[in-house]
Amino acid sequence: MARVAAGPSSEERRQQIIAAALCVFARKGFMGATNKDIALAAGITPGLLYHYFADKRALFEAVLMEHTPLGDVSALLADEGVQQLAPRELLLTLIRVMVTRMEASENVGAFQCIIGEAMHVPETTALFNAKAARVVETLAGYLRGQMERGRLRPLDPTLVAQLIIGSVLACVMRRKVTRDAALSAYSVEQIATTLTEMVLSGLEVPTTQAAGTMT
Amino acid sequence: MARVAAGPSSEERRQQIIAAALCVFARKGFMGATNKDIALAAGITPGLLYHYFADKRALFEAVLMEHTPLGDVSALLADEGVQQLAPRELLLTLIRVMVTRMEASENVGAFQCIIGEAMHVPETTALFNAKAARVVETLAGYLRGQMERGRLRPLDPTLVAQLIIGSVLACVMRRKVTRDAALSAYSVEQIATTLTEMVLSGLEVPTTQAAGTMT
Amino acid sequence: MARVAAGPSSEERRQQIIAAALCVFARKGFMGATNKDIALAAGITPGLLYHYFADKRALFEAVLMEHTPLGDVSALLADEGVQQLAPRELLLTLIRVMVTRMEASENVGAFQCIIGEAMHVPETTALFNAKAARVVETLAGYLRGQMERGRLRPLDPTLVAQLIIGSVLACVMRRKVTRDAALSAYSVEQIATTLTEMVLSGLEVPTTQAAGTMT
Amino acid sequence: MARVAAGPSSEERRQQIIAAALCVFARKGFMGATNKDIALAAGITPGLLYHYFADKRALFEAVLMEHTPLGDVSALLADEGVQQLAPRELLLTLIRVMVTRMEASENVGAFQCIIGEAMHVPETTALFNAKAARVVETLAGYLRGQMERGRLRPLDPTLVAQLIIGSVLACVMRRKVTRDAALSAYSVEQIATTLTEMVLSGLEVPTTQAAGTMT
DNA sequence: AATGAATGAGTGTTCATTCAT
DNA sequence: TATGAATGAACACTCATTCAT
Repeated sequence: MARVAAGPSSEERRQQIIAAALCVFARKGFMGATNKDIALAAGITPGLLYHYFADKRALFEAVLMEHTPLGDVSALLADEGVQQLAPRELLLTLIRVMVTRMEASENVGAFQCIIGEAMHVPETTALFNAKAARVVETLAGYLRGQMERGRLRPLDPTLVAQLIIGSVLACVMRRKVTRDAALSAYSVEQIATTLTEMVLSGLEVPTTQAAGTMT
Repeated sequence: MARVAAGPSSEERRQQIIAAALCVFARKGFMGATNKDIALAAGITPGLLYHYFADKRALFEAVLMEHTPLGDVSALLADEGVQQLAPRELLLTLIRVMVTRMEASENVGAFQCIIGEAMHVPETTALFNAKAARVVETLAGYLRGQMERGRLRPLDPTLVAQLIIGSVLACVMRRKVTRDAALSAYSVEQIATTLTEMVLSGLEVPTTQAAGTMT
Repeated sequence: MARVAAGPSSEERRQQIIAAALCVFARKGFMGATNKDIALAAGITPGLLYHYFADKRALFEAVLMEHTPLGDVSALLADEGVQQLAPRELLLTLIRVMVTRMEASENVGAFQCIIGEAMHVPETTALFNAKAARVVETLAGYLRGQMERGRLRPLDPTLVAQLIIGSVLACVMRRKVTRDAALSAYSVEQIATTLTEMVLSGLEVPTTQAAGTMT
Repeated sequence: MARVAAGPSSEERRQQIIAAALCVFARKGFMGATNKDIALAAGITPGLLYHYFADKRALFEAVLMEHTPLGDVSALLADEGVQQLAPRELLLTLIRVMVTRMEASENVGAFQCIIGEAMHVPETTALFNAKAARVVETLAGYLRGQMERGRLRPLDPTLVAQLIIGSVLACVMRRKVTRDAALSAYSVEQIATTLTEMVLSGLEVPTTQAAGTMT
């Protein structure tokens, strides 16, 4: 009863469809992508989509479920060992990981999909918020701990976390989604060190040795 | 009380349509908004849209042209007097203005529209990039000046500007578009002071060897 | 009460509209021509058309009424003096006149209009038939006379007339409407003499001196 | 009686649509025929048309491709055996075949379609010209051969062929498209013999100096 | 599991026509 | 006389979805 000539298994086919759909949804958006487009990209016929997914939106949601680029980031942050890191190391690591993961091509696609839809589909809005909140709150938790221990200055940790994460998010968006040439030129390392440096040490020159450093 | 029984003038009607369209596009996205929706919202017949705009996309573009929330921000930054401000004042002002303006309801709508479309419509992508780049570059210009004069530490000004602006952008997005309750609770002032403080003074508690560890 | 600044009189305007409409109808056909097209060509606004014509079809009919390229041809044929001409002269004259008149640019337009519509609009079909029948019958009348007097061989005069007129008609159509390059090369004179010669003398070489004339 | 309860095959359905479309296009013209009309005539839903044809014009072109009433006529003329016929037989046969074929109801429809559109759609104009030119040139080729061998008088063979073919064309048009009662009364045979007689022997009563007066 | 013919509701858009000005 | 805003009915066309095979 085993399949004879190597047709894909049910689950493989599902994944194959999801992968194709991710690609098409990313390029055209949910409404712009037709079932025909997706079926074509997946190498099947439109009717078959309905054997694997209830309807087009169910497929879209399946796509989003399979690709949660920020999900593992909060897992990373929640890690016991990571929580022990000094702010500088933690931030550097966090930013490196976030940028690298989010800029992986499949995740860029998922990012496009979710942001595009989050602008006007309540469910996707909620999904996006939940994902973002999770990362922000995990980082906020760490920051709060460091502030309480006096290692960081006492600013609102949630707001600070949001500002940092938002900074990364917007940066990735302009680099990989809207593909701004100027920003794409920077390396991940440059972004990580610059953001970390700015956020931890600040831009201001310590007042004692103010003017005259350069120029 | 002038013009009571008379219909609106041609230009008024145009604006009326644009306002209605902004609202509908924001709620449903470009593709999700039907001409019927828009016409209904504008209190007119779908056919009449074509007296004022060549087609649906032309209407969409007209909407974006009339609402450029970031456009005047770069104008503000470019102002002679503003350029003379100290970093702290400038940043505070900039963030206050950006957040306030972008969070005005009409601009939120425009923001939704442009971001949603920028995810997969090349032209809108380019428009978004152009607008963002303009603000970023204006701020980068200021920062570069301050760095050259030694008043700010020498980090890449464009990248720094992008990170700051992106931070604000993401913050507004989560507050007003995806309407995250936690973030909506902050006042504009809180956002402005927290971001300014973090960016200029840094989060780290100054120790004897705080600044200058890495470069 | 005289018009002051040279605006066209009512009748002039009517003619101006008809001329413009002829041009547009010829290029695009009745259904393909929009009132806007016509108004633009006439230098007026679409609404004004309805001051001069009941509706689009009435305008179309007015156009056809003003341009009856074959009408005057039957008048010519009916002329007393012309009826006295010998067949050769009459045919030469007739063909010359028909081709010349029908190939005048305005008449080509009217021709296009009427043929195009006659294919599927009963009224125009009838109009075309009436016009054609009139010319055919006038020529048939002449031919019948000549046959009765023994100057032409006794073939069915109506059918012969139809075949001759149809020949000219098809020729003009391919020269001026469908613009076949090969046919456009001939001069009116060539057409007139060739058709006359063929029709009157026949293509066959008289049997007594059959083969060997050329080659 | 095979396939009673089963729907028609794909190709059958295509033909069924084409047949219905031919009928509707002929009656109303390309622009006047709506997809709804055609679908109704074909017993299907308008949307289904797009499974079989890219768009309305593609359907129209498919209709024209399936019905080329003059196409086989030039094939007939090109036939080796036919080329050997004497002018009288050839003309008689040609006219009989042309009239008979073109007057078959389906071909009349195609004729209406193509002529109607050829008046103002460049592509159809070209198609009509190409089809007409092919028949004319094939006949012209025959005539040229006969002229060179001295069996026919040396007139321009292309022009002569055009005049003869045009004659038939116009005749069929008035009989079957515009349905002129007077012309419809003639039999095909009458048309064939009258036209052949006129063209070959001429209308003039042979006198001693009849033929050869002009050249 | 897979096809693709078939549907029907809906889309953006056009346009002849009307009418207040 | 002339405008052009306004309408409404129609149009070609699309597409998610269904279902017999």
